[in-house]
Amino acid sequence: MPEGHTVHRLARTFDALFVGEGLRLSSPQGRFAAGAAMLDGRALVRAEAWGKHMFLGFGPRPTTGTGTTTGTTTGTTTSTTTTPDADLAWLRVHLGLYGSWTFAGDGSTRVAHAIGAPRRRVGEQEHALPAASPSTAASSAPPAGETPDGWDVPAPRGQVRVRVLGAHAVADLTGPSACEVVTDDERRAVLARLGPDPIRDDADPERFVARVRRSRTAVGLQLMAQDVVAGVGNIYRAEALFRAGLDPSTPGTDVPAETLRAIWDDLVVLMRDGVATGRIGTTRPEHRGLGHEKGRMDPRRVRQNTDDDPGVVSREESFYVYHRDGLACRVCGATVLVRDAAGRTLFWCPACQV
DNA sequence: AATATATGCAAAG
DNA sequence: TTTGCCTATATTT
Repeated sequence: MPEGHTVHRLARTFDALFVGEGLRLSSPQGRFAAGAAMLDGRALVRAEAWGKHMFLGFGPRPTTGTGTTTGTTTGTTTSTTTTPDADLAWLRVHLGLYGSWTFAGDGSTRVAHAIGAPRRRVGEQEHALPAASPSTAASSAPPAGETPDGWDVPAPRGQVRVRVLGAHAVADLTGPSACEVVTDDERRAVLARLGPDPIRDDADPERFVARVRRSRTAVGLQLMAQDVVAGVGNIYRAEALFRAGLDPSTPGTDVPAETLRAIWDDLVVLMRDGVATGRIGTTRPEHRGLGHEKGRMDPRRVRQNTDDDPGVVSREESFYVYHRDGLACRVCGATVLVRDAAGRTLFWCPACQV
């Protein structure tokens, strides 16, 4: 699931669970031991997402000897942080294809149990952390060797690169393609290489429009390029092009600016909906329904959106073309095609997308 | 036990 | 354009 909406969800979750609190960082797996030691004991000041990168900004290491709290635990957005970005130590995390965060806690804040790669067993629910009785736990993570009050901290499962432990919750990271401590300059250098992110309010759509039209590279490849538009992955790429009725192989120079603006506006809606719901869904109600035509999807490909909550569109009904090769197009009935495009699988309808 | 698969990306050829 | 890497899970041998 690590397209942009996933990462924004993660940043929001870290904000809700950990901002303003001194945290314990460790690397149960060992591969991030040095980085974890650098950040251990510091307070999380800010969590930010841009495209598929998440940055956690940590304040200075507390100088006092005992476990006094560095920040507030008011929990909501009001804390006007006085620490400038430039003074923060940043943890940069990129989930890549396999990365995932798993959460547990005392239930004082409801968050998804896991956010990241499609790790759940087929049919398993992504249940939220169970609500528990109000905890009287301390307002910051405990010193080494102690455990938080009021809830049990689970042992790390699998190859946990980094564990973030607060007073009320714990987060374990497995399988990231990037997990490193960077300076503010290094963080800004990463951001400078990213295109506008449709989920962010500060994004400039015209940067996207101009950039695509500057190159003859196929629009289907450009939509996956993070320096063109940040946060779009294989699903949003395929679905946005379908909804725009645009052939993925169209050279960028040939796509009208109006079409690109429409794609941008569509991505804004689709991806922000993904942030809100935790799932990608792009079909309009009149186009849903299981394969009325050429059979159902291969169940082995149903790896996400498997929750059967009432009112939730099933995984099988969520997409127009993604993973639907060989099936009939939901709109026109033509057979959905698939091919490899620069190492990624591209799905499209040859009749609807011209 | 071995293999196939995945919503990603960077480095090498 | 191809290879390598990060990891857990489902399926096949």
